[in-house]
Amino acid sequence: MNAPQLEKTYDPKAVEARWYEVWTKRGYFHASPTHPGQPYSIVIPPPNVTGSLHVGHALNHSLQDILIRWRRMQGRNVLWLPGTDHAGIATQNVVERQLMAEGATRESLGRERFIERVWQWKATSGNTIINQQKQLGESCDWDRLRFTMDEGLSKAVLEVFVRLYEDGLIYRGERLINWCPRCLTALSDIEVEHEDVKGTLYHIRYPLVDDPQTALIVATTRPETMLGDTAVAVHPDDPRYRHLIGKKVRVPLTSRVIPIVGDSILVDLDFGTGAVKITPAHDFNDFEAGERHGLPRITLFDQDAKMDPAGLLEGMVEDSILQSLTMKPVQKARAIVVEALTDRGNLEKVEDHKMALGKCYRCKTVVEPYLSPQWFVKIKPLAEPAIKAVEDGRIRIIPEGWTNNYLGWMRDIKDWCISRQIWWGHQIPAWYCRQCNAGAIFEPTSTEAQGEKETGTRRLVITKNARPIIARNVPAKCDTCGGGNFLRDPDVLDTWFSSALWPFSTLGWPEQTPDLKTYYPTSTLVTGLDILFFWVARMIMMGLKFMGDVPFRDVYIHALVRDAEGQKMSKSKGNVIDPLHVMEQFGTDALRFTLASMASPGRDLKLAEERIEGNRNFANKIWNAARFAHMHLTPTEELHHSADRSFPGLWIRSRLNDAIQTVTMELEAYRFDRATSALYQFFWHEYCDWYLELIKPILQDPLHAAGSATRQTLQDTLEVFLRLLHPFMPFISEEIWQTLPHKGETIVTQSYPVPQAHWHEPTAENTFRLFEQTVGLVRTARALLNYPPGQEISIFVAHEELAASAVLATIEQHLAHIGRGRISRLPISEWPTSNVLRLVADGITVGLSVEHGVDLQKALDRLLKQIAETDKESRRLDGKLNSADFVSKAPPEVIADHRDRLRAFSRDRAMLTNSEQQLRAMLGA
RNA sequence: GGGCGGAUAGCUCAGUUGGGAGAGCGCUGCCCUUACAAGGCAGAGGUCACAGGUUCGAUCCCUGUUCCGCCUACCA
Repeated sequence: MNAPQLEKTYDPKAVEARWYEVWTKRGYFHASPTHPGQPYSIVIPPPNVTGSLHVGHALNHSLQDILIRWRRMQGRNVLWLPGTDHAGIATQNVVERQLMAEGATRESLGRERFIERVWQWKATSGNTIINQQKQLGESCDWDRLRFTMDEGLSKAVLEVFVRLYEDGLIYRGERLINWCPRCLTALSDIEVEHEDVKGTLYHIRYPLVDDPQTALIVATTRPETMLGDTAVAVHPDDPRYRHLIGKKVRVPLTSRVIPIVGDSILVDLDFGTGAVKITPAHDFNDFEAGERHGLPRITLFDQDAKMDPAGLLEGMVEDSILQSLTMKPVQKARAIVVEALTDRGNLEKVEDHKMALGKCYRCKTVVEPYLSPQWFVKIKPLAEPAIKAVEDGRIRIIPEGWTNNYLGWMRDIKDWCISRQIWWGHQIPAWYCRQCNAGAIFEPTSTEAQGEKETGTRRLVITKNARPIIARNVPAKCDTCGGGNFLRDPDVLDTWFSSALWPFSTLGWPEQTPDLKTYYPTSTLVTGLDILFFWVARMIMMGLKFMGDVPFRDVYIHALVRDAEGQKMSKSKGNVIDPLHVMEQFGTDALRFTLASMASPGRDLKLAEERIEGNRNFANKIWNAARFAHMHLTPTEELHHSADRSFPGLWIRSRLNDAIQTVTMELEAYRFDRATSALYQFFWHEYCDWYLELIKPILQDPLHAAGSATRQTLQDTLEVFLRLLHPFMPFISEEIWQTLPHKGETIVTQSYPVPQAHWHEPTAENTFRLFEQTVGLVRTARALLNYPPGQEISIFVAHEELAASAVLATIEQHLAHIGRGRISRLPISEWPTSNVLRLVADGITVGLSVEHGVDLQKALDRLLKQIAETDKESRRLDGKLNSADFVSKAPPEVIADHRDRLRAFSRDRAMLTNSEQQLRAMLGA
């Protein structure tokens, strides 16, 4: 091997693409079920196929890659399965926007061609995020890349749907659902984001039919929905109103009369006026109240959330009002209704009111409760086992604090609306016999459907009474009438429905593939809190239902990445940190290391570029340490002449052993932050700051007896460290490792370092502590006396204790080298009494000879400060030791420790005083 | 409304069987010492949010308060 000539600074760009190509070409990331190791598998939370890598992905993926690379090096049978999801609504939006630019619509294209168009889009743009993941160095098995709309996964979706239906866990029904009037689809409860807004509470008079002079006053935030009221509720125990139950009121602006009902669930005695209007078609609570009282439902809005004339007619709205309201959106309608009420004197009062407004999580449009037939998953029977699995520890949520969050949500879970009125996704395998459902299906004629103008009302309607046939394929004939003319349900499934199957559908289910047998259940799921309910909970339910086992053992939940000010990153705020830009600027390893270092549990990450820059510097430090090593490693030399028993060698191996132990332990505990800090601390502040400095004289002396052994240790420890580092900084570790003597073709598949009991050297560690303290005193004294670092000086060193003195003797040459001076180990009694500055710590005294003209005031100040601190601490300890309570109740070892420290302080104090007196004398002279 | 988390150095954060308060970055001073100025050395800087309680002893355990964040909820 030739000694490589490394550049002075590390250039990540040159390194990263090169190695990534090698890794993938040689198939290091490819998993095989026949691998002898214990399986360790992770399925990636599939990013949207529309997406590009943001810093949240970067965090999520970095952590997974760390786990995966670590386990791979440990010899486990590792699979990291990548993929994307089809993101129904988001993807459809993207393609529809494209069409709009071309002056087309999905309707004008027709369903089939539209879907072709989406696939086309996916083929050209869908791999953006995949390529970016590769840039991040992710060691996924790309041969197993999956997409939720793939044939295999689609088959799994179909299978699950059919089985759930057969088990009575999927049903179709007309319910009030969350409707996005922009996406024109139903949303599940959790796809609605709530935002606090300042609203208005309108108090409206509803005159009694019997006694028009008297009115019931109801409060509402949505006055426009009053036209669809079908009752007014009061509390049955309310003395103000209970006598009115059973009577009727007139709905203002209409010719309708509605009953007053008593309802203790809906009505809160203390809120508003104590009377509530019931609009079953436009409010979730009212819907339920309507069910309780058998009330009719009047739907006022169409799918665009505009006032529907048919609904207004049904509500018997006065003609003039009806005219002005027709096809008006909610906000306009509200203004018109409020104005009309004011004119009639029906508006009693208006007040400010803060309330939560639901918005579509995809497009932020205000969602409307909308009455329509939809498909639902009956969730309780699925949730129960999913609750148990977490309760009994078969699934562990980390950090543990989120467990209650999960359990609370699961115990209170509501049926899941899974149908979406879009085209891109898994179409529901439900067919309707046209013959048998003649009265329940209204189809637009083909000319209307293809027509340029969108009429809005001429859409396909399949009423709640239609009878579906659920099957894996188109039914051959109708069981009832024998006919063969079917209409397929146009709705597609919620994207999360397919995502919920991800841990087993990606492994080949429903086939019993070797992959499935080997890698299910997966080991760990790494994800953000935001999809705990969307995804994690549903995977657990589906995994238990269809695999009979949990989908993963550990769920590691990481926090959100925010900007340096703690603001959520968003494109509109312009505060996004683009991981690709960062990788370009500072290197991928620096970004990965930074993200891992900030992944403290339960706390959001505030990411500033300076942190990444700092870790870029760390990478550069490693690079330069390697350059240093290469200057001294002579590859042709026969090493292993003798074991390295030198102090630096023993010490650094002991520290490396400790680092291996810590990093491994912290990874096992998912403490990425502490693992990185152990790596950083070890390499920079032990390996570079001390070890490399300590061995320089040995290396620079070609005839040094310890030369060969030292070079061996230098090389070995660096090599071990690189393996320890590799999961965190894959690129630089590979690049440097390749330049060192090594066996094997890549660091990727080398074994992860394991602590070696015989590396542990408490004696060397104790010696080092003494050494470090002594050097610290020398350097402090040097700084106080303004001696330049290079100036050779006379250094006196002594220790109060004999044993420690003896140790100092063994490291004299190291003290001389690092302290840059001539060492004298004369007893203190024989030191010159003047022209020596003495500093003291823990029994050590260091003396530096003072040249004429040096300002000693700084030294005196420091000494006085140290004396004051010593006295303060001594008084504190003394106080405790003099307390009878402390001495009688504190544990003996604590008392002994306090006594020892007090003794040490008073010992140092005597030496400090001595030093102070000499210094004063010198100052006076 | 309910639940959860946070408040420690100028900034970002570590700190679990309660007993001497830490790191990184930033700052100050001195140094281009042949691995590294993307560096080295030295140093300044903290009533551990506030008020009580438990304890011989509390940053740590308990209660309350204030402030910030998140999740969740049908107060019309």
